[in-house]
Amino acid sequence: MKKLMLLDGMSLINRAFYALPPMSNKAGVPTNAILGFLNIYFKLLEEELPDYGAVVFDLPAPTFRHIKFANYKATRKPFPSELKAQIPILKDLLGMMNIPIVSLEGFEADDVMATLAHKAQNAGFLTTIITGDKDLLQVATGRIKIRIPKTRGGTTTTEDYFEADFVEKMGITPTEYIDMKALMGDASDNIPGVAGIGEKTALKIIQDYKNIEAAIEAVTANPTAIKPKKAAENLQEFAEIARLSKELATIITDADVDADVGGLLLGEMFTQAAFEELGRLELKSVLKKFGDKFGGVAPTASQTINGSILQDLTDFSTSTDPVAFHILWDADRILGLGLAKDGHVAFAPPHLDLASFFEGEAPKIAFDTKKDIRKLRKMGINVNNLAFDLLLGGYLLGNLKDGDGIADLSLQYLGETLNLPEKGDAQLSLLDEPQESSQDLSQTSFAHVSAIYRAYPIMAENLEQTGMSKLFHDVEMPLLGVLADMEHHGIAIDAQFIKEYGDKLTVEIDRLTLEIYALAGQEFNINSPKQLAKVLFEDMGLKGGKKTKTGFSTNVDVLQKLAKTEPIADKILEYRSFSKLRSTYVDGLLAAINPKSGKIHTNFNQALTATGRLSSAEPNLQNIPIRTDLGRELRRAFVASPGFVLVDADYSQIELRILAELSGDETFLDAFAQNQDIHRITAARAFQIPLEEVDEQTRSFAKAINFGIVYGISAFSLAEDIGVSVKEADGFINNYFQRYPKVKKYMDYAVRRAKLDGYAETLWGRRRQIPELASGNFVTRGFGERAAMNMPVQGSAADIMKIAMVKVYNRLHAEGLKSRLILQVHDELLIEAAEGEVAAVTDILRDEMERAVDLSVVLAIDISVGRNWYESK
DNA sequence: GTTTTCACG
DNA sequence: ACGTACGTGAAAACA
Repeated sequence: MKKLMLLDGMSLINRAFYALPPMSNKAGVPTNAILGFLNIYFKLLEEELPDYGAVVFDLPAPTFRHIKFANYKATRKPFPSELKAQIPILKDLLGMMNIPIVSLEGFEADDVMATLAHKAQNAGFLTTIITGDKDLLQVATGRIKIRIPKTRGGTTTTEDYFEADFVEKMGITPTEYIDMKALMGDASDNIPGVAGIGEKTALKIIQDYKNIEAAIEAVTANPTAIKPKKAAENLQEFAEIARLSKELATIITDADVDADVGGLLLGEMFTQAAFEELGRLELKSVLKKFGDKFGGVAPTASQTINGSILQDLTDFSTSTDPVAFHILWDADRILGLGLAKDGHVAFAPPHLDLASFFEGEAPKIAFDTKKDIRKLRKMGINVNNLAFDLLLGGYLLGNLKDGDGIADLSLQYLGETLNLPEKGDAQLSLLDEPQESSQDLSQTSFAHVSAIYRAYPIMAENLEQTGMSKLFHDVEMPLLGVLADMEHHGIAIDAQFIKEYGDKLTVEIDRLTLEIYALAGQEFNINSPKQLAKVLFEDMGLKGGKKTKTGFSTNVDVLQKLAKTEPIADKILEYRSFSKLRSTYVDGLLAAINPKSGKIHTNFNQALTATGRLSSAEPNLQNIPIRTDLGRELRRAFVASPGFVLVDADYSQIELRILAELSGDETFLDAFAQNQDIHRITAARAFQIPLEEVDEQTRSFAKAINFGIVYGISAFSLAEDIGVSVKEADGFINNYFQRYPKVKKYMDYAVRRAKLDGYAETLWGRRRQIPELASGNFVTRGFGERAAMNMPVQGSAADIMKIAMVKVYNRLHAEGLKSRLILQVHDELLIEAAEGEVAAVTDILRDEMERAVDLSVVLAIDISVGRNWYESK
């Protein structure tokens, strides 16, 4: 079947303009919207693979809607001049790329697209329309798909609707959607609608009556046919406006469009003219796509390198200048070692004394070294004087993250693609075919190590300029070794305990399964949210609440509300919690035990999170259950090795203490200095009652607000959390900020500052870029604002913990103790301490954690000791 | 590969 | 009116 793709030009260029930061070429011509549009276009092209296509633009001339209704779209703001300037340039460019442009005087792009889509449908085509405007949903059919781009947290996805998808989501047909809009109105198009009828009421009315005419008739005959009362009254009184609104909302599908669908054949995009225009616009990333055809515009491939094959490593091992290295691994075996220093690139075959290099004095620089360190350690080799890991540097600078490779490093810092001997990923093929010729091995090695060596000074300079050099050298680099040790050491596990625990769960799960089947009157897969929703909300006819993008939600909030009246909901909740414990923890942890050591060795990701925290994976040991009694039991399986105990140290209220530091609020600072109950104090202050009159509920409200503040609170969520009305919650928040003006001031400052800088930062200068702050979209910008408030708090806490870890580690070694750090859970450190060293370890933890950094606020930790993690918490 | 759910700080 | 708290990882279902 032939495919037609139609794009709403104005809608997409608008989105692109606000989504990307301002940019322009040397001549000062703004280009961000053009770039964004082209990126969207190329992506859609790949996804849709259309034969025919067009970009449809509105024209400035008034449309028939303006003529009929003077106020139509009167509320639209004019475009910023930077955007306006880009529209004709984009149109020219599209012409050069042989992409048809269609406009029709007197009609809007919606009408033109709908008309073309209908023409195409009649000719047997499949059509996809891409638009930011939900209005077009009314023309969805089985052969016309509407795609609406959504941006969430910086990434863009689309919601796709054929007619059936729309019916499923809304419960009305696309044409009925016109009537719904006629009732609810549309502020952005200035379609009036009927006062007192919003989205919910409009949907209900159309579901019941199919169209406004029938609804008006019904309400005229019987004024109580429609609720609420106000909606019924207004519908009668403003029936004429509803009819006019419907006319305005209806998209024309038979406009007098000249273009014939057959004339919209997509031609050759990569033309000389387009190439030259993109060059003038300096849109390098788009030019890359022209690379093969016009040459020399793709990122330059690094040159073939004439390195030497070493007979002897001494020159590198004893260098006082930095030496870059890159190990080629075949599983746990070294195939060769690439080295670079002072303009000299070399390859060391594995039979040389590689240990002498790693253990030598030379300052070493490399990329993503934690795995290397661990593997070398297994071979009995310790890495000495590791000076610079470029993955960690790139992470701090916001250019690289966990999972990126040297190819990404090369592209980001050198503007080169790695020149590897084989097409594709030579390293992967290496792993598959370790017998690869040594010629290819050395070339692969040269390319990698050369990129590392050349990127290093650039990155070092960037760290210097952004003020993160100290954080990098004093915290992240030393921490790398600490984490490698912790991963290597692992935590001992009582596998028998986990197995028995799992058996008990299985008994309960089997019992609950039968009970749920009985209550439901049928068997189904309880683990499937889709099947469960069908059973509950269709077959059993229960009332669904929250919805996800695919249907009714069955999450814990929904089920808990349901459980007040429905016994099955309680059973499902219980089933879910047991099932989670068995699959994720019992089965997951057993599978993660290393058969050689009998321990679990997690992987700490040091270059992943947006705030500077670590994360833990394969398995994740930072989310072991604790909040329920049953889940908490699992912690008995995490044990100390024979002759050792576990010592657990927790920072007390670290994030609130940081908030106190950042805001300078004296009440908070004093309360922490005296180690008082912070939530109780907050309750007394925020609710203006004497301290002794604070009851448990008031305290727990205050606690929820304290937590909420750190996240960039909203009244809605607080209300949800503590079970009061949104209005009450709003009052609580206002009260809180009035009583803590410095906190309020800090929050405002954090957002203002981040908007100016484009990033938020911690007390130690760690940054998080927050592009969402520049978004024109309310929701996206709101997300950015909350991130700007939260990142300095969460991130500074992470910084403190990292600093403390390095200090604790160094003390344990300096004092020659056998006790070892084994886990970190954000504000908690777990140490496996030799039985005779508990007192010494406790002292070290208190010393180094509480005095890790010098702040106005007092830091405090809680310590406990036990044979297993249950007892030590 | 994406979606939903739920475990943690 | 919008959609609703910050940061993670894993399992299972489903497309």
